[in-house]
Amino acid sequence: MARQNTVFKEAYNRYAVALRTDTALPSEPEIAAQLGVSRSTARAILTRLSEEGIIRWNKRQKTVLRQPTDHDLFPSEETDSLHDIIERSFMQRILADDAAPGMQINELELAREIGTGTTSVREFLIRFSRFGLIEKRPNSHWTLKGFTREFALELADVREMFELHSAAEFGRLSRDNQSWADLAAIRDEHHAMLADINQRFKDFSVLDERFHLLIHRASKNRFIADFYDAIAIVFHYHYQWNKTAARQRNERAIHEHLDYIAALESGDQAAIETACRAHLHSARQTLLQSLPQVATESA
Amino acid sequence: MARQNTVFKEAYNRYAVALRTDTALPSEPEIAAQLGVSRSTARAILTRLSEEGIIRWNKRQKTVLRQPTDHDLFPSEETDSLHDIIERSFMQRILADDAAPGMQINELELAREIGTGTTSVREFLIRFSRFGLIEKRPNSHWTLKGFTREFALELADVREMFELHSAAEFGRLSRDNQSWADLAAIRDEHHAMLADINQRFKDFSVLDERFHLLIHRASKNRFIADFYDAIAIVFHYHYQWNKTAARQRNERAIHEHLDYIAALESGDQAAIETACRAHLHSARQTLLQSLPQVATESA
DNA sequence: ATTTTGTTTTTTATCTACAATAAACATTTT
DNA sequence: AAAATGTTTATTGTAGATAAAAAACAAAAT
Repeated sequence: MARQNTVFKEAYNRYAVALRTDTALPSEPEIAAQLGVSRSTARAILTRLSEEGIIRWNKRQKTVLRQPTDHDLFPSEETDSLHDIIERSFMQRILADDAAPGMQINELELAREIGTGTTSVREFLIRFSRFGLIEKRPNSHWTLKGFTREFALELADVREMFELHSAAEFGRLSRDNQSWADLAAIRDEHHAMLADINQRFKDFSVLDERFHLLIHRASKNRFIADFYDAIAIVFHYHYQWNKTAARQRNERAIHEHLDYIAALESGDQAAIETACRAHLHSARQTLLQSLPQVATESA
Repeated sequence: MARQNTVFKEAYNRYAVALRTDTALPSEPEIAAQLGVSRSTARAILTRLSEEGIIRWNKRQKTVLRQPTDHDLFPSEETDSLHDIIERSFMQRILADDAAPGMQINELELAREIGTGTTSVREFLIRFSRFGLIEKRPNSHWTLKGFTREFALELADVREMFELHSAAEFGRLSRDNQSWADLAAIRDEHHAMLADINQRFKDFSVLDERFHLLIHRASKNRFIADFYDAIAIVFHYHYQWNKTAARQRNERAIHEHLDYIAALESGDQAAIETACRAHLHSARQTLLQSLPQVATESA
């Protein structure tokens, strides 16, 4: 087959679960915009909903006849985009214990294991290569550079340069900028999480990502934004595998964030730099501690 | 056809021009290593050289019978890798006057125009996207963001962060590091170029690239190195299209480089930072001045 | 006149196939 | 035994084909 209709299936599920019996549905372009798909796909969704007897559809009349059940939805395996499947599968492999730095990556083997074509795997690897974890020798194989100490240090260095820059820019935003309201909201979420830290410490990584993303957006720099995307993905998978001392680590980070936020709100550039450096320093330590321990070779 | 044998043809040309009559050639693995290709390709080259009567080849005996002529070589159109062809063709298009920011990029159209398959064009665009000049909307087209003022400013900001970092690292290299000798050699080349600036100002961009690359290597950071690769490619094409005041601009840059090099050699971090900032500031101005002038819309 | 629906065309995402190239294995030569 | 050559196998790079999705065009309804 040439292409899976995962866009359709995923959007169908998303739209179906939000339906309420006896309500009327909006126009096709509006549905398409709501779902973030083309009208063609929106129409395909309406067609299927109609065929399944979930809605009655006649030109502009679109009425919900019944609430869809779980049975009506597509199973989750069918709604994941190929890119996501490959990403998950690949990250699992390279974070597994037997994935040693220097290892070769075989496109065909990867494709077979994931059950996909080689083209998609190739495209994924090309995209993924900007994260600095793999490298290609032309006309030959990819090499896994791995989640090593060097990688962590290089990442941390760039991260610090970028975040110091972004934080300074943030401090210069005019006070009526929307970002200040967003920052205040995130500050409150930090307090809420801290109040219930024992239950909620696992949600911190999402909040952490949102906080840093907000800071980085102030720089309005595409290279900084792209780099933070890369960091976020790498961290996302990395911390799924390394959950040691998560509660303690996260609690400490929340306190640092709050200091950092207070400094930003003060508008004092020196205070911002100090708080930013303090947090980045400890983030660097966290990253280094979470590295896979190098097996000491015994001959 | 599935794949052009450009690796073979390019390596064949490279090897053929270096042949001298009556000399004996080394072993196959050695030839392969010299050319940076596999032994299979090296053997294909020997086979063809033998068929053309350029060498006599019998197992370990490989003697050059005659000097190859231009006639023996493959024409340059056949030795360019597909990636290079696509890159050149694409850069020409996006730097042309009619390429307005916001324009859509059509994979199939590009492929047809270049005379290649869509797969290669797609892969090129994915790789190229990290330079920040194009952007993709999933399931839809690529958009040209273009060589705009915003692009130049964002690029210059990151460049400054990275180069200040790298220059500081360079200053900390131990005195017996090879980089100091390389720096001295580059310094001398600057002096030589300056002595004959009217004839040689066009060669500056190559020297400029080598100089900054040397600085950046001191940081030993893959993200900085990758970013500089991107800058180098973008500048390479950009300045081919914008040659205004090249002599004057380059002469000024050479003087700045010499100050910068002197500061590095002094080992004084404050002096390094000052000289680095001064050069980067003027490089930023050069970049901004070289931007395509925005056409004032007339309604 | 603008929005909505109906229909057709264009473009992207992905698979498969195959030549070029690299890499591995086997044999011979020094 | 080590290195070179001879031979076979594995892997990459690229073209071409096709379904999904987007976009464009046309007709109808408010």
